[in-house]
This record gives sequence, C-alpha cells and structure tokens, in this order.
Amino acid sequence: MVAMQADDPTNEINFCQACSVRNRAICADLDDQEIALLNKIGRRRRLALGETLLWEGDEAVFVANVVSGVLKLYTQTIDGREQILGLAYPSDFLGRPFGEVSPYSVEALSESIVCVFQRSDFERFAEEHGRLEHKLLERTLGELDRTRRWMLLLGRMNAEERLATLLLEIASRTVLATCENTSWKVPDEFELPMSRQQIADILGLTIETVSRQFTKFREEGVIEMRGRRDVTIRKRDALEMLAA
Amino acid sequence: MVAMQADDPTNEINFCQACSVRNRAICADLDDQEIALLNKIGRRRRLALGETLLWEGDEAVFVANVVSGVLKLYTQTIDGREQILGLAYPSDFLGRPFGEVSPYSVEALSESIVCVFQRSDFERFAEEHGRLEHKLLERTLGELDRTRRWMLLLGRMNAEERLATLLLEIASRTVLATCENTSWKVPDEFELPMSRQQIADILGLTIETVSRQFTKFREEGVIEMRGRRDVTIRKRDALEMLAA
DNA sequence: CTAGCCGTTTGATCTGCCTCAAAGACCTGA
DNA sequence: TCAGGTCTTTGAGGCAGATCAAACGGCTAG
Repeated sequence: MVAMQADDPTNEINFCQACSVRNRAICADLDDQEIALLNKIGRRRRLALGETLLWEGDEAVFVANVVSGVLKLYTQTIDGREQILGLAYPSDFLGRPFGEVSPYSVEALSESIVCVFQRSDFERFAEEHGRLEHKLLERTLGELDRTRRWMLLLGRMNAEERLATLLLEIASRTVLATCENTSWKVPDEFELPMSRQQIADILGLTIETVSRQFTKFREEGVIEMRGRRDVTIRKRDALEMLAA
Repeated sequence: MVAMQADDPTNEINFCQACSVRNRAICADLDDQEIALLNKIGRRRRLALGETLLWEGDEAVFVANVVSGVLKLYTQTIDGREQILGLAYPSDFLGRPFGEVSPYSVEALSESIVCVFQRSDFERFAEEHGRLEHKLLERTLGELDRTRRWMLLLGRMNAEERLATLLLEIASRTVLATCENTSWKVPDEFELPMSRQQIADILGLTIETVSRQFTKFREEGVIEMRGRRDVTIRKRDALEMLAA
C-alpha cells in the first residue's frame, strides 16, 4: 500500500524513522533520541483480516498504534449480541494504558500493521516523557468526543439517519487515514472497510435494515454503488441533512 | 451537606485545602505548594438546580471539577431530541481542555458546587505539572471506558435491560460520591437524582416506556419505591442478570 | 463451466417501543 | 385546605425495525 512497506515491515530495524504515521500518531512530538528509545521497546506486527489483537476481559498486556489497515473495537452481551464501539484507522491508538483488563476486543477488518508495546514498557516511557503522555491525552479526549457523538446516534436517531452519519464519517476518516498532508478534501468515493453485518453492529441495527437503507439511498440517487463495498456519494447535502 | 461547606463555600480563601473531593479529584496527587497555585487560578461556583454551566457549541472557556451535586452532560439533534451523554458526580471533571468548543452542554440536576478554571489557565498549569495531566489522562481513559459500555446499552439492549443497568450504575455511583473512605459497600437504597424524562434521555427511551418498566419492576418485587425518587433494590440478582 | 458457499437483498409478518390521549399523584402557594 | 401546575402513570393504537424465510449474486474450487 505504501512504498516503505514493500518489504516485510515487521523486520525493519529502525521502523519508527520511516513510519508512515510518524507525524500523526502520539509519537509525533518526540525527538529523534526519544524515537530511538521508543523503537527499542516496540515491535511491528502484521494482522490478517479477521485476526484478533485484544480480547475483552483479558489482562491488558499491550497497547498499540495502528500503522495501516482498519480495525474494529467491540464488545458483546452474554448472549452474543455484538456492538462495535469504534473503528481504528492508521495513527489511532489501541489498548488500555493504566488499566488492568482490556475493556473491549480488537479485530482487524482488513490486513493491518500495528506497532505494539508491552503495556508496562509503554507506561514507564509515557511517565518519563510528558510530551507522549500529552499527545495520548489529546487523542483520548478526541476519542471521547467522537464516542459521545455516537451515543446520540444510538440513542436518538432512526435507521436512515444512522446510515447517513456512518457514510459521512467513513468518507472523512478514509481521507485522513490515506493522505499525509493537509491539502485534501473529503472524497465522495470510498470503499467500505466492513461487511453489512458489521455495519449493523456499528449502528445498532440488523443486517436486513441496513441493506434496505442502502437500497433506499441507491433508489433515491443519494449514493451509487459498484459492487458491495464501493460507494460514491452523489447527494452529499441529503446525507448531511439527515446526519445533522 | 458536608460540614466544611456550611458557610458560603464560594467565598473560602483557600478552599482547596479543605475541599471534600481533594483526595479523589484530579488534584489528588499535587503537593501543598501546587495546590496553593491551583487555588489561585480556580474559583468556586454554586449552581442552582437546572442551571447550565456549559453550552454545546460555545467556545470552551472553562473547565471544572465537581465538588458536590450531580450534573448531566447532554447533546441534542437539530429538532430537539435530547441524549444524555453522562452524569458527573463529585470529583468528576467537566469541560474540554485542549479543544476549541464544548462538545456538549452541562446542566445541574441538583444544587451543585463546582470548582471552575479558565481553560487557558488550566492548560498552562497542566503542562507544567505532569502529575495533574497524568491524573486527567487516567480519568479520561476511565470515562471513555464507561461511555463505551453505555454504547452497548444504547445499541443492543431492550428497555428492561437498560433500566436495570441504570439502577445498578446509580447505586454504585451514589456511594462513591458520598463516602470518602473505602470501607463501604454498594447500597440498595438510594435517591434518583433525575426525573423520569431525564432517565428516558439517558436510556434512549421515551418517558412512558421508562414509567412502565418501573411499574413492572415494582410489581415483580425487584425494586420498592417510596415516592417518585426513593428506590430500594430488593432483588439485586435479578437486576444484575438483566444488566449483564 | 458448474456446484456450492457465503454474504446480501427482498418479502412477509410480528412485536417492542413510540405516539397520542387522558387520568392520577405530588407539590407549592395562597 | 384547596387550586392549579407539573410530573408520572396508565391505556389504546400505530409503526419502525426485528424476525423469519427465501431468493439472489458473486466468488472459488473442482
């Protein structure tokens, strides 16, 4: 996907220096010396589609940065109902520092590369390097805002509004994950990184309801689809009206 | 409520020293000198029931710690549907540091006392005092966990499960807010700090559905009520079964 | 090319919660 | 004590989305 990952990226000696999310992840503010230290305690790991990185309830042994790919954070009820809590894109942070158990499971929605740290190593490093901790704080605050916005969706929106919101969210997240510089605009064409069932689990709906909403948006000319996952937004206004 | 607040608490000269949440709020790890500094940039403010502290979308000019009372964080759709995003109890932190606008509104559910800081003052202090920032990070991570758990409720639980979860949550939060030491157990008797409509706005339901669930729990002997807000849990097992 | 599988779409029916309506309970002030 | 307001409960009916069921379409292996 990215040139510098052409060879096996998990075997790079000093992978931080050439990291594609170097300027956007929580390590962004670190100087070369700090990066070198961080490089020593971390390692890269490649995840296959569907592979699980963290299990809900397990001891929280490590944390990670997403380098490439998309992952889902999710939780389940005893009887198997699933709710996706969020998506993690490149530069996003995963795991629960300063906590005993992982409050959610993490599974790769596509082949992904993550940069993994032992939680204890990471915590020690963070406490010694205020800038990293500060970045992590900012990121966590942002994630909390995003999560709370999702509560309005789950608590008060109907199916149509929910799907409209998700499509816009994925469009904007996709570009942020793809482009390094800031001279982009949100694209109207993108690929859904998940199945219909997973979309249902994000939106708190059933797969049938999600499918019907897609059909409705297609019939109304709001979106256009080539295949099951390639979406083109044709009437952004209409979606924004619904999502508001 | 607490002895040291008998006089007007907003006029104390050095209120931090005698603060009832001194050991639980994010200021817990600060030494006397740091507390004295913090004391200078903060001030106490009393909020009447129903009074608004922060408005969603407004410039985020200040942050605060809750000293006493209960407040709600909420957001609304354009057409007025409301979703409560969380409750803030004594020692909880409010506001959006390192952000431009407040992502939610905050309103007092009871008469409350908060400890308010100009956001810029607070941020400067935080950046100079890593321990405060660390405490804030831990608290934010905890709040994110709590919020995500609520997503499972909003996305996948039915009305009965939602109310059971809320009752247990309020019971456990009430005690944490009330007692200073750790020699407590979660009480089965407590007062709801909000109206039926507000419960509906927390649970993503209508007031009628909430009322019917209360009636059902009462008829089943799961809870007992004296008046509209005094709840006694009679069959904790049953509630825990539903909430799981 | 074909069979079989899996994810998706479509259809029919059901139901939990919402909506609308009205009665009842509690609270406050006169 | 009573009047009037507000909040809550109860009832009746409707509907959005769930559930159950079957057909469809794209992909892969043989």
